[in-house]
Amino acid sequence: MRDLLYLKDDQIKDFIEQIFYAYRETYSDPKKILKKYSFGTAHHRVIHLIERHSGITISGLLNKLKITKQSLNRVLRDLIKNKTILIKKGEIDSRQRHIFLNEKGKKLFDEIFFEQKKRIYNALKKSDADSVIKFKKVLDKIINE
Amino acid sequence: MRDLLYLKDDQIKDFIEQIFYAYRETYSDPKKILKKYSFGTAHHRVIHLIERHSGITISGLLNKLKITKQSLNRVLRDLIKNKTILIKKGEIDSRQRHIFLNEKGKKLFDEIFFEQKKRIYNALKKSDADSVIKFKKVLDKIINE
DNA sequence: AAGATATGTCAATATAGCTGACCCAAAAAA
DNA sequence: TTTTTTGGGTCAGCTATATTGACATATCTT
Repeated sequence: MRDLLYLKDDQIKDFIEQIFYAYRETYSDPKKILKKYSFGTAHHRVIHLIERHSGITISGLLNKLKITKQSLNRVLRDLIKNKTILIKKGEIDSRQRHIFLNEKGKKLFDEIFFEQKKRIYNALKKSDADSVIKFKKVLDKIINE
Repeated sequence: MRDLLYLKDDQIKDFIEQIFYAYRETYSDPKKILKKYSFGTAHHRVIHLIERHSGITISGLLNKLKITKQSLNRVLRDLIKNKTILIKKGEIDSRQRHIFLNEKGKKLFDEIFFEQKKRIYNALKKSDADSVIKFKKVLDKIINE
């Protein structure tokens, strides 16, 4: 084991544990809000992605979520029924569907984000700019490994 | 909005998305191994925690996992049936149960960790020590917010 | 002795995912 | 133009993981 200290197995095991906690806490915060609308974390993730990538297609969502289209479809049906999202046929390729948040969806996103933001905001506020930049870079490397 | 650049909403939204990806990818890697044993991610998390905190009690696990004891019990029953873990009555407080990985459990953990380690190891290897330290500190702050 | 704590378990339900089998319409390729 | 591929929709049934609520037992604390 000539590894540097920060590459030791125990350190890696700690990271694996901490990534779980960070995910769980981050996505637990807005659950009360979601429940008001009878939505769960599956709906939350879809709403989040549509907000971040307005006009995203079905296959775009599937690529990001890595779930089956049957699973996604159930969630989208709920969101349509609730009038949270709007689906438009593609103009160039009319097989495609482009998905948008409508006014109600935007308000719901804001409510969710208000709750979810606190945790991240406070953590970043207590960190310096360099730490935040480096945090992001390591996170990127983990995702794109 | 007088916030610093790294405290902007868009940056925070990105982090929320990335924490999801990091978690999902990190815990997806060992799924084929787990499937060989008919285990899932729930079992994985329990095995991980027992390895990191050998002799942990039931309530210790419950506090870390934040699930109900009914959910945990199903998982523990599977692990006992598979002879992966060993449960000992507490010597001081005999109501308590202390949980350990036995030889089979340790081997399974090693197999899982071998798969799961790659992603984190490679990401850290491409980062400098300062980045890794700062990554950990920000992660800690997110968790303990 | 009374109350609190640690754990175990039954039953029913919810959430979010899966596989597999089809379908249609539109685009792209032959 | 015919054929094939692509993007999307849906039915049915199943699995994994969690929940709520009720109740039971043994042991520790007061």
